[in-house]
Amino acid sequence: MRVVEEQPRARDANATRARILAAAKSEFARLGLAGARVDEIARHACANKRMIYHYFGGKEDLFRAVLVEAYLDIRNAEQELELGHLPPREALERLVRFTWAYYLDNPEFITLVNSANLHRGKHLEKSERLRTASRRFVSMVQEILDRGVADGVFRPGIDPVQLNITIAAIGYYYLTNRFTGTILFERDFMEDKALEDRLAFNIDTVLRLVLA
Amino acid sequence: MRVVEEQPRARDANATRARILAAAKSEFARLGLAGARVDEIARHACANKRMIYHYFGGKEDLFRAVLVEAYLDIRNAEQELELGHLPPREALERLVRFTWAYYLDNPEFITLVNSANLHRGKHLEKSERLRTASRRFVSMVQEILDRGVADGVFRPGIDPVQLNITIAAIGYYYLTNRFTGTILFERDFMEDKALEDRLAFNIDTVLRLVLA
DNA sequence: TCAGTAACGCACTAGTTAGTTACTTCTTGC
DNA sequence: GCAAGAAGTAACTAACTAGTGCGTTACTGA
Repeated sequence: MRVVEEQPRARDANATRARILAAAKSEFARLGLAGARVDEIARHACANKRMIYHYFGGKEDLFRAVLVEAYLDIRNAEQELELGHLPPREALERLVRFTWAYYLDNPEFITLVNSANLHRGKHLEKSERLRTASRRFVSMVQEILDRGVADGVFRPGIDPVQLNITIAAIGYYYLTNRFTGTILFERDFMEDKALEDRLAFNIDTVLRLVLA
Repeated sequence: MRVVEEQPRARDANATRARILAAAKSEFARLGLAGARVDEIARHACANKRMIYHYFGGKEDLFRAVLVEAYLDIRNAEQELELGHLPPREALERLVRFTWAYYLDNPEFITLVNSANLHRGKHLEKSERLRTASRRFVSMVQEILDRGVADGVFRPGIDPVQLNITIAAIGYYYLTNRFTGTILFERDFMEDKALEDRLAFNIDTVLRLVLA
């Protein structure tokens, strides 16, 4: 007769590593690098704290790993958009919608980026994978702009990096500062209607910026 | 014969309070609420740690005081712009330039706002002074928009709050994420030329958004 | 001038916190 | 089937950190 395994958890290095990374992402996003607690991360990961030091080295190295994963995730999602198949105007609108939806669906991403910048980017410096992914992304936007100019729907001379920054900015700022925004401007930034209005305003902003 | 006072510092409650507040602003901006150290704030303020608890209550109350002061500072500066005396288009351009310059000259403001939002705005909730100042600011922008529509230079129906958010966003995002931006996009975000280019791009963005 | 009060300072504490030591248990290549 | 290394655990530590108890010193008003 077989006895179902009970106490001694099945050993699985990859799964443990992944649980730690997920718990760390959540804790670092919620509390920042200094505010997050290694013991809490271990507890949420259902792992022993020792495993964090075993797999990642230390708190800062874990933070570094979380950041790299978060950036690779968004760049991969962007790549799956296949904007090359759409007419330039639709491609651009879709990019604005995607960026907005990604921030809404992955709120940890925004606070992690804020934390990375609070620490002056020192946890990102080495990663060549990220640079490659970013380069591919800028080329994608450049290609949309080129096609738009060729079709006569976009005006020429727009810097794809500046455009990217603006597309990110108008969504990011609204969401990251939603708490102070709600207090200062006395409206609920997260109401369905408010979110719809903001997305529409942002699409309008970007199209007016590029249309010929 | 008079002896020049030496060790026992001249007592000045206001000056000590102000030194603590200034040191706290700097430390909280640099390291966040969780990362800042009360002992370090006291040391930088050349004050005894006991005084922080005497004047402000505790670390979180000190953080609250820093935030309120930072917001009042920017709202006061905005008020001194006297945009009502300028033609609408010039007034709006001046507001974009001012916002950009303020973020550049007061980098602590941005990281403090980020910290306030990381903590879900709970350190701001009570302040009625801030709400009043914000209301006055929104009216100012509304008035510029109204004059622009009356003159036929701006299109009608623009929400002043959305416009405000966008004006802040396109400067704020560029500057707060300058470290990760510099790494990912492989250009120095803080070079003189880069800053000029960004400001020009932002003015263009806002004008294209509102012009009739 | 002097008592009362506000400003200031020292030294301490109770509780955390990142990181470690020393060990047991499981898995796998041979 | 077994040696060796990898996965996992518990208990510990040294350093730190927000907050305080309590005494001292300088103003100020009556």
